[in-house]
Amino acid sequence: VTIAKPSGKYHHGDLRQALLLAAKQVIEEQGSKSLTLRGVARLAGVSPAAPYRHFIDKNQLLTEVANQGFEELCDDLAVVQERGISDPARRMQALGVAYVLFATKNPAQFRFMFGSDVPVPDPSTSLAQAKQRAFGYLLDSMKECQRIGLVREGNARYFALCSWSMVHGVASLYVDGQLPTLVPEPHAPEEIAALVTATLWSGLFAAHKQSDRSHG
Amino acid sequence: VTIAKPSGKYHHGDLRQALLLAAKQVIEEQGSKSLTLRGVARLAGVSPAAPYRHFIDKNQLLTEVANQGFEELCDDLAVVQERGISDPARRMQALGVAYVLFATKNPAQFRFMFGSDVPVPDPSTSLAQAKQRAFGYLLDSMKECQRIGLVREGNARYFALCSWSMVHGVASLYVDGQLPTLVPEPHAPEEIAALVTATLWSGLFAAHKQSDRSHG
DNA sequence: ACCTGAACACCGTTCAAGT
DNA sequence: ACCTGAACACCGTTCAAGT
Repeated sequence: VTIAKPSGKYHHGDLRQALLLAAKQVIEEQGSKSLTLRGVARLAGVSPAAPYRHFIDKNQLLTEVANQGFEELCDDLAVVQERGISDPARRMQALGVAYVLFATKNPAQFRFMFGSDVPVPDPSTSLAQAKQRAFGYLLDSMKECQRIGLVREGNARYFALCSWSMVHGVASLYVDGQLPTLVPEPHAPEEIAALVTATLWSGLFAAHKQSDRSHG
Repeated sequence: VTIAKPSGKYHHGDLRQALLLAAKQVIEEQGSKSLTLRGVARLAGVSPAAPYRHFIDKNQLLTEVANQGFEELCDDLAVVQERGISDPARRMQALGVAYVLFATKNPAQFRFMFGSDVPVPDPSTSLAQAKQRAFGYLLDSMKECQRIGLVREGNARYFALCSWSMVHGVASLYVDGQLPTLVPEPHAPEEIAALVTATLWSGLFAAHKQSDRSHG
């Protein structure tokens, strides 16, 4: 899919998709503050009014970009899911690491997805549903861990909330560039994600100690 | 301190503080997307160019507003600190609850403080230092818990990071309005904050089980 | 059905000029 | 030292008009 309209042609072909791609590109390269509807139209080689044939307003464009971001996040989580990791504990941890890695690999996009540029959606929208779907991966994995007896009894949604909060908090700190000032040595995202999820894990285990996990 | 300039007077008196107050008011009442330098100047009863005698540009105003937000957060944490809760575990948890409560009581401000409106600061700025100071409360409390043997051995900064990530993640979900769709029953912020910190806690304890804490 | 061009109200920022 | 007024380039959005 190409962004710029072929010169000399009047109709674009797939302007809607081109605008979404252009918007994502601007976010990645210059941050969401530089994201302008007119600028996006310019990148697509089209007039300032053209986007209004495909989106109600700028907000709808932003919401759709965020939506695609959450779909990508879900894809990453799905890849982990389908890797078929036999140990549910390791799978759970892999999901957390994947979450943090998504943020570190697409920091601008991650900031945007949870930032104040995109308005809070009501639960019926596809954006809200995509968010819930991402949460679902953690939840399912958590339930599986409970079923096998790896995680102690209790409301799985709360446990999943804890798990989600943790990786989300770390990811947020990372993209805000604050991790280096808070923890002593610089660690690779994988390491720090694993370390944090492991720490949570040792709290979820019914067994007494899991020093091998929580330090490895 | 009054925001609007006394009519008929040429000089404002304390325009700088008035602009900061006006900005905070707009964020609380209409969200950071409606925050406009011209609008803020209007609220202060002053011309569009007047703010430039007190701030380099709009970014500096926003950064200063965020900075004041973190100072308020530090104040809330300091209140908990100085309450002199004897049990370090309870104090630690109280800090987490205070963090979440700050977010739920000032959702727009909290969103703004961590949102993409305020540019990522370099570590030398007072904004970065205020963030570190807030983190310091958790860190000190964590070290105290370790000293007494309540928390197992390990890098206190990582444990504090886990603790911070957790409450920050919950707070983020709350201000994004997603908590109700993720957890079944609607809980008061205090409850959910306590529940989450307790879950983390049972992972930090060296002892085997703390069912009384983690469910109460 | 899709896009353009011009227009409107607004914004951030600058700068000479006023008090 | 602090503030105003007018100006510039820009933005989101609309609407008649073009293909």
